[in-house]
Amino acid sequence: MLKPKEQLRFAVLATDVVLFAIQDKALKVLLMDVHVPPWFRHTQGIPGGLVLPDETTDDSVRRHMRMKVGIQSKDVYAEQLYTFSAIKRDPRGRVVSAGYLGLVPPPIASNIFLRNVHWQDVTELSPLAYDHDDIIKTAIRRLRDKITYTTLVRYLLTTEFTLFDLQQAYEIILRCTLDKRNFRKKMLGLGIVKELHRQKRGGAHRPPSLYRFVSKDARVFRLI
Amino acid sequence: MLKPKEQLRFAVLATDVVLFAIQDKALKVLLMDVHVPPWFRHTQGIPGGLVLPDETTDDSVRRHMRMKVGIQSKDVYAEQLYTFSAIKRDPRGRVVSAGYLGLVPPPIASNIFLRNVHWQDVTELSPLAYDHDDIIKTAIRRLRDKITYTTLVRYLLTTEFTLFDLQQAYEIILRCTLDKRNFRKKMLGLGIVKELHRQKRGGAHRPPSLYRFVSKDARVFRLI
DNA sequence: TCAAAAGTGTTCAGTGTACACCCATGG
DNA sequence: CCATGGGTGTACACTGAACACTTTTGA
Repeated sequence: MLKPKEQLRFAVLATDVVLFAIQDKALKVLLMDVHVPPWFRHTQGIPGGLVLPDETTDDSVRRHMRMKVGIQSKDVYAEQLYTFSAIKRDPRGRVVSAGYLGLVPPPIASNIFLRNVHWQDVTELSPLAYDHDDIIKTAIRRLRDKITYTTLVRYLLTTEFTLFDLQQAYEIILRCTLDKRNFRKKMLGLGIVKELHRQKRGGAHRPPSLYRFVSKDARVFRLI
Repeated sequence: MLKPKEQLRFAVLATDVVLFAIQDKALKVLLMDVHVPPWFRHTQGIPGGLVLPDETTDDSVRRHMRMKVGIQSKDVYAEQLYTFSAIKRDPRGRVVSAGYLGLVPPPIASNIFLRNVHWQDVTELSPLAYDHDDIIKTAIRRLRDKITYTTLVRYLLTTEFTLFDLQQAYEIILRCTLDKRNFRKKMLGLGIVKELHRQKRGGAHRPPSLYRFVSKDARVFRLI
């Protein structure tokens, strides 16, 4: 074990999570109020906090999700994003942060009713505390990339969804429009979703079929 | 600034680098001797070390490359891989490590003549110190993935190379064989390499044309 | 019965894949 | 002059992209 004197020479480790959800046909990030005078007054940032000595970064993320946002780890998908180590990223001292990308399905997302927390449209972000703008930018880039070769969108949808829900999720995240017929052909052809032979009733007009993802995560595209 | 007493509660931060090079038609990793009794005796591991208070993880990697392996940062490509935080990964105490993926071109790789360092074929790895087996496994996976949609191989080649050198690099890393004609068509068609209209003389038999990468890095494939 | 969203097929262009022979040089 | 690695082209299958109308339901 390193001597205490030596430990003083190093950075403190934290985790920060960019939590995404789809709400009102927009991609949103979860922001929390940040008020740390004299450095930050009435601004906002993403949830996060220190890593304890007996925690992995994954553990730390789960704990902060539970304690600060009130969501259980079984209700969030989280994966490591990038480790941010700019020397002045935290004005209070040297803090290196393992950034995480988190995805929350709509029913969980809309069940968060804390006063100091809200879902913010990613197209309407104002400058945030620390380097959280950078972290979010990195997370958006990663999310956009990764939904194109994995079935990561699944974590932004309810377990049962319509193909149009799925298509809209892609359209919202990629900021593009997709052809309905080609999109269905692709999803069905890849065999990543299966029809449940049940309809979503209750809306006006013709009721759409419900689908489910066949397996958990997994890549789907061939390379070289 | 956090009080010293608080700092004691946290992990120490380090960096570790998986350095790859192609040598003798094989993908190799740079290993260093590790002798840290009573935990590790005459075993091996990848280079790395602590992150100083005034360093980013990138800085730390550059410093350890210079000091422990004797290579300048201009001669290595390095990118962050993953942050490893298993609690017992270092038996001496709590050390969280930002793992990096490093790529070294052949002339630099074969200029490393330190006694405690050697290039090890990735197919012939014996168990290593710490969690370095995990880190290497993660790095190999990342390298394999990433060369298929970026021009990352460039950092494993000399600036001027033959198309067959390039093809072999892919074959070695992906552990597959590729069709010569299709491979050339693809590389030329994507416009990522340009012919120099000069030959590599000196070998027996017909001298091959030399090529260069057109630009620095950049993705090349379309998604969804 | 009508408004609104759900659902469905075909054609065409471009890319990936399989495959075998001639070429240029050094020894 | 010959052994060796360098270099080239074509045919076919498959995938991605463009595109418009019919169906089903609730109101």
